[in-house]
Amino acid sequence: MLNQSRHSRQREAILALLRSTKLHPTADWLFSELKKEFPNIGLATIYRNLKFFEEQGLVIKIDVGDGFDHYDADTSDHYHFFCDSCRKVIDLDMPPLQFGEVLPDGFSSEHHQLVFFGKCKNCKLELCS
Amino acid sequence: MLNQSRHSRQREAILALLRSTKLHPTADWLFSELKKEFPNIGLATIYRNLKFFEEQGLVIKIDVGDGFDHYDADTSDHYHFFCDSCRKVIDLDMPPLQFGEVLPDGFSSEHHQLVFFGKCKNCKLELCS
DNA sequence: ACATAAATGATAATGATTATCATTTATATC
DNA sequence: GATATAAATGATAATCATTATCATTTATGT
Repeated sequence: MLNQSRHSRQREAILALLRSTKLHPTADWLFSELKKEFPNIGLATIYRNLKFFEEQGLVIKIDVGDGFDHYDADTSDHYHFFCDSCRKVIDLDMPPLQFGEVLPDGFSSEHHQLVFFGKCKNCKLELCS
Repeated sequence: MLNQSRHSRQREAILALLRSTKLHPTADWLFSELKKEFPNIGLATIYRNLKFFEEQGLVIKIDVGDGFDHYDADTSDHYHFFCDSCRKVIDLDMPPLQFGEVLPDGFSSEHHQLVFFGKCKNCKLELCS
């Protein structure tokens, strides 16, 4: 049969790792972590699978403008805070906004991205790691 | 005197061009346009001045995740629509949102970026250029 | 077990942005 | 106006996250 995706231990591990963290990892972070379990894993495998997961709707890509693509296995509607100080991407616990009625005439959008910038809780208290 | 910025015709032209358009140009678009007036202008001059303007608060950088930095001389609070079809960045005429009361405890933000994704008016009508 | 094509790992290529550096130019001072 | 100084430029190389290529390995249906 054609056009079928196959199982691989690497693919499973990448998704499992993404699902286990709220750190919104970059490809490089995943690569470093997964080398512990798969010493021979290639960085291309990380990128390939991230693209695969995104196409499957299993993860979302978050762009906060720091030069890295961040990935999140939480695909529910939610917003992010990017700390200008420690450069972490942090989930915000706030209800998703409804923009249907407020968008100008002729525009409709299935998806929006809202990112807040500032100093996170910890950095304000000088507790940043 | 030290640490002084000087006038240059190129710098003036870049800012004037940014102020004359609502296209949210990329560095490369500005470069192409400005070569008409300055055939010898270098791409580095564009990037250098964009950074300069951003630091001076004269322009804002818009990141819509298309792989290019877009620039906007309209520094007032406003939101953007990114067309997945024609890949244009379009100003949205809608009032800025107030998030002070809705952000979770401990977070405060001076700045947020809200981008809507979808098909723009023209692309919905198959009028896209 | 075998055949087939998907997935991997290694590595090269891509491309937007940044850094470097010699030259040009703006501007303050004489 | 001439001059000194450092900012700005233009040309080009470097950077670096991401993507493409390709030979090899591996999953899975038969």
